[in-house]
Amino acid sequence: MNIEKIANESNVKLTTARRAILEILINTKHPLCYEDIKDELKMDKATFYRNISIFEEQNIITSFESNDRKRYFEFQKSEHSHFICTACSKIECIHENPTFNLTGYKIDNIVIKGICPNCLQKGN
Amino acid sequence: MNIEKIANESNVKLTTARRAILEILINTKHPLCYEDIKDELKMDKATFYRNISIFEEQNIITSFESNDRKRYFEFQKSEHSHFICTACSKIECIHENPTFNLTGYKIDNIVIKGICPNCLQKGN
DNA sequence: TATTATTTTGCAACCAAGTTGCATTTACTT
DNA sequence: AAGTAAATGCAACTTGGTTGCAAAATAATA
Repeated sequence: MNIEKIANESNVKLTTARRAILEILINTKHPLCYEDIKDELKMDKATFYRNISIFEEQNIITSFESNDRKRYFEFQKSEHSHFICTACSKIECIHENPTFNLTGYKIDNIVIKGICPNCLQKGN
Repeated sequence: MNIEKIANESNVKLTTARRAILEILINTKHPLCYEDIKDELKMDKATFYRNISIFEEQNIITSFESNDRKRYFEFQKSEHSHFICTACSKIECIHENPTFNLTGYKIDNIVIKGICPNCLQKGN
């Protein structure tokens, strides 16, 4: 994944802060929230969130709200869904296409909540 | 829908506050957040949220986070999904089952985010 | 290159949905 | 009626995220 190319294809000027955010999101296989990466980031959280907004407008990343009241961000690699376990709060990427028949709708993001196999076994 | 029966089938004592919350949720066809109904409710928000937690534990209601950073609550009538339009923030109930093949998972809730036909037409 | 205009950033103050501690009220039990 | 347990209201708090503003960085123009 070429960060320069990504920035070029949208209209985003590539600053140090933006490169740092993208670098992390591109190289991570699962969604991350600000708290997950704040230690790696030297920027202020205002800068982080402002740039995140820009990335989202440009469809460079996607986001969704988890049940821990945090927003999770992910580089838009390939369309896939997310499973959030309400027992252990873990987020999994689901690379399986659901057969929704929603004609006329543009689907960006699917979040499934429930209990993961691991927690089901523990009786949660 | 009989509120007494619902309360009896779970282990929830039916107080005035709880009856008021359930009354509204049962008679509404779409998800509501606290703000939507706080004027109708005479109780404090702490009471509301504490009872909502109990209802959720007892699987009487379900909830999900929208993109406006609020939690929406809904009486658990029949399993269905929700579509949140990220342009107009409207929430629609989708009474169509997606065929996710997640063996071993317990699916409680599906939230689809995207753009609704109405907003697509307006070019958002 | 110097100067000016435009963006981006950091800091601190702020916002608001939801939570918690605690005293008071209400409801159950005997 | 008295004592115990549960539910409620109030106010203070928590916290993820936002906003205003001045300083710093970058771009543009002379």
